[in-house]
Amino acid sequence: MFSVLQTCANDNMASDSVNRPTSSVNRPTSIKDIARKANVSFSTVSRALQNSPLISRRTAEKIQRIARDSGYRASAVARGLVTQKTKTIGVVVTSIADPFVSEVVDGIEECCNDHGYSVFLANSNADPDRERKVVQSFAERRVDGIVVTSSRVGALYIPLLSEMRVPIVLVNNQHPGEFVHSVMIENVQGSREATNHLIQLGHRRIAYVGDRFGHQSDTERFSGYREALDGAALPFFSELVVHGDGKSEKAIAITEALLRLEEPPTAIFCYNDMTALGVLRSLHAQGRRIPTDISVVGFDDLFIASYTDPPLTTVHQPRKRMGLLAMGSLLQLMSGQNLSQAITVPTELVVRKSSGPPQKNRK
Amino acid sequence: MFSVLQTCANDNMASDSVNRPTSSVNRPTSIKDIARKANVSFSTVSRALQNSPLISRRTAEKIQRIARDSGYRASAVARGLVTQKTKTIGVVVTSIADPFVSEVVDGIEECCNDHGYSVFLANSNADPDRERKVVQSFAERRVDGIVVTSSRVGALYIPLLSEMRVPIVLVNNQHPGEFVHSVMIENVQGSREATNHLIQLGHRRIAYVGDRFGHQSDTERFSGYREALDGAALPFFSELVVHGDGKSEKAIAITEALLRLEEPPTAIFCYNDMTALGVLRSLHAQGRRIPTDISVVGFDDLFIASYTDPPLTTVHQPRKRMGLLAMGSLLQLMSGQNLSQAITVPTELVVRKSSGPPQKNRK
DNA sequence: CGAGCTTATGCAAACGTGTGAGAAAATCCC
DNA sequence: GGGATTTTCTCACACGTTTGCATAAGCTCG
Repeated sequence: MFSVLQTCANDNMASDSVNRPTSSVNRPTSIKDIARKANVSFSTVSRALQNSPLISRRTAEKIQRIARDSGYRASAVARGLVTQKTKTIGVVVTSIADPFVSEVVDGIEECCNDHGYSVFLANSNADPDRERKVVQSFAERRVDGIVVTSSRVGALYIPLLSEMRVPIVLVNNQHPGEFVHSVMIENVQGSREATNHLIQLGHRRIAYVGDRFGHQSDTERFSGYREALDGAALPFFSELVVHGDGKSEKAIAITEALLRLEEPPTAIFCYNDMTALGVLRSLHAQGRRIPTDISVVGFDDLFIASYTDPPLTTVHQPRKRMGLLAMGSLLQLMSGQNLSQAITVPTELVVRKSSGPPQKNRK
Repeated sequence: MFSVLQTCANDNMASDSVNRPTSSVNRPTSIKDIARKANVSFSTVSRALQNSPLISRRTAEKIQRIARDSGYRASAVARGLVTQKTKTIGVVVTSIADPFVSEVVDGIEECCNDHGYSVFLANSNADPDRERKVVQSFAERRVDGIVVTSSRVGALYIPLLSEMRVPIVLVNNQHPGEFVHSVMIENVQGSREATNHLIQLGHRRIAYVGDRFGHQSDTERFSGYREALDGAALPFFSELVVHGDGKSEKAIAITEALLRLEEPPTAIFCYNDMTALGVLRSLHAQGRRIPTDISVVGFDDLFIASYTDPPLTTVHQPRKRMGLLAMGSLLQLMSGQNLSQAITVPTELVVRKSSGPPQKNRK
C-alpha cells in the first residue's frame, strides 16, 4: 500500500534528521538508505535481504524490491568486518604466465566462483622479498585460506604463511610439510606408464633425459622409469640416463651424444615436453625419422605437444582439475573439517605420433 | 551464555587467566590489544603506526616495537570500510589459461604489487551469466578500479560495469565505448611492418590468411597489409586473401588451395601464429622448403613461435607491458586524473628463419 | 604568573553490516 | 477479555580502523 513513488520523491536528501555532511562523493546505497525508503529500521532490511525467517514475507518482498530497484550491492567489506570471514582466498603463484600455473589457477577460480569466494592473485617470482610482501598482504586482507602454486617454495616461506592461522593447500610443491595439505601429480605412475608404453611397442633400449639432478619431480619420474624397466625384467643401462635442465637447448646436445653411442637408444623418454622439443629438433637435424627410426615421449602435455612434428606422445597432467581439487580441499579445511595430508592426481598417457615400434633390423 | 563470551572478549588482557577453550576463535591482534599493552589509547596507536607527526617519537617507537613483537597486521577490511578505498582492483578475463591474457595479468599484478594494490581475479568465460556474477562480486567487494582483458566483451557488459562508479580500463577490446579507457595493440602498424619486411625481401605475391571476416583485429591487420602493398605500389590480388578462423586446422586446407593457384604466392602472411602453424605444417606436407620455396610470417609471437620448424618470423606483442600500461592508466584514473581515451602499443617485428628472399627463378 | 601557543594524547563519531535481546503488535487459548 | 504465545520489528552493540575535535601538559612571553 505504500506508494513507492511517494517515498522515491523525497529520497534524494531526506537525511535532515541526521546532520550528515553531504560529501561530494556519492556513496553506494546502503541498507540505511533502503530502510529509509521502506520505512523500517535498517536491521530489518539486513534480515530481509538474508531471507531471515524473522521477517514477514510481505515486508521482505517489499524491501527486496526496493533494494533491487535502487541498485543496492551489499558491502562485502562491512560484512567481512563483522562476520570475521571475508569469503576470500589468496593464491600465490611463482608466475601466472607459466601455462601450468595459469591452468591450475583457472580451476581454482572456477571453484571459488561457484562457492561465493573471490580470489586474490599474487605473484612471487620466487623472490623472498616479494614472498614476504605477498604474505603480509594476504594477512592484512584477512583471507580465509591460501593456495600456493609454485614449483618450489622457499624454505622460510611455509613457516611465514602458517604464521597466519589460515588453512593452506599446496599444489605440486617440493617441500611437503607436516602442517599443510597438498595436491600432487603422480609422477611415478605417469612415468611408469609412459615407459611401459615404449616397452610394449617393443623398445629395449630406452633413454631417459632428465631435469637437473636432485629435483623432486625428476627423481620421481626417474623412479617410474626404473620401475617399468624392472617390471618388464629389462636391463638398465646407465649410459642411457642423462640429466639436462628441463630446457630444449640442452636437450639438443644431449640427443647428439645419445646418437653417438655405440648402441644408441631406439626411444627417448623425456622429463618434460620442453626437453622433448629439443630432442625432436635434434633428431630432425640428424635426419632421423620419427617414430620410424626413433621414438620420443614427453611429459606435461603442454599445448605445444599436439603441434610438434610429429605430434608428441606425452603424459597429460590434469592441471585445471588439480586446481579444482586444491580449492575443494581448501573449502573443506575452511569449513573446519580435517582431511588426509595429500591428494595425488593420476596422469594420463596421450599417445600421438611420436612413438611407434622400433625398426626390425636392429641387432 | 553469549554475554559471557562478550565479557571475555572485552577484557582480552585478563583472558590469559580465564580458562578460554582453545577451540574458540582467537582473533588477530588489533590496535586495541596494542593500545592496552602500550598503555595508550587506540587512536594513538593508529596514528603511531601511520607515522603521524602528531605522535612523539618516543611513544611512536615504543608502539611500533610492540606491534612488531606481537605480529600485528592491520586489517585492510576495517581500513577499507572507513576510508572507502579498498586498495583493490578487479581483473576480468575471458580465460586466465590463455597465454595472451596471463601475460597481461602478469603485468597488471606486478604494477599493483608495486603500488600497494591487490588484485581480484575473475574469469568470465564470455558467459553472460558469469559476467553478471563477476560484476556483482566486484561491486560488493568495492574494488577501486577494474581492468577487463578479454578479446571480446559482450554488448551488455560494459554498461553493466560502468554502473558502478569506478574507473575501467580495457585491454585489446573490440568495442571501445566512450566512457572507458583502453590499451590497444597497433594492429595496422604491426601488419604493415610485417608485410613491408616481405616486400623488402623481394616478394611480390604475398598471401594474407585472415581470421573470420568482420573481426576488428582481422580487419585492422588486413588494412596494414593493404597499406604496405599500396605504399610499395604493388598490385593487390584478391585471390591471395583468404579468411580462416584463427586456428591451424583450417589454415592447412587454405594453404593447399593457395599452392594450387596458377600463380601461387611466394610468401604467406598469417593473421596469427596459430594460423601460421597450420600453414607451416601444410607446407611441410607438400614438401616445400621454408623459406627457400616460400616464406611464412605470423602475428602474436606466441611462445611456440621460436620452436617451430623453422622458427617463425612474427609480430611481437608486448603483452606484459600492455598489462603494466593498463594498470598505470588505472592508477591515474583512480587518483582522479583524466587521460586521453586510448593508449596504443607498438608491435615489434621479430625476424626468425621462416622468411627469406623468394627464389630467383620465378617468372 | 597567567594568556597564548605548541605538542601530545584521548574521546567519540563514523564506515556498513550482523545479531542477540527486548519491545510492540498480533494472535491464540481458556 | 486478559494473559500467554507467537510474530514482527527496533535497539544497541560489535567488528577494527581513521580522523576531527577536545583536552591536558609543557612551553614562551609579556
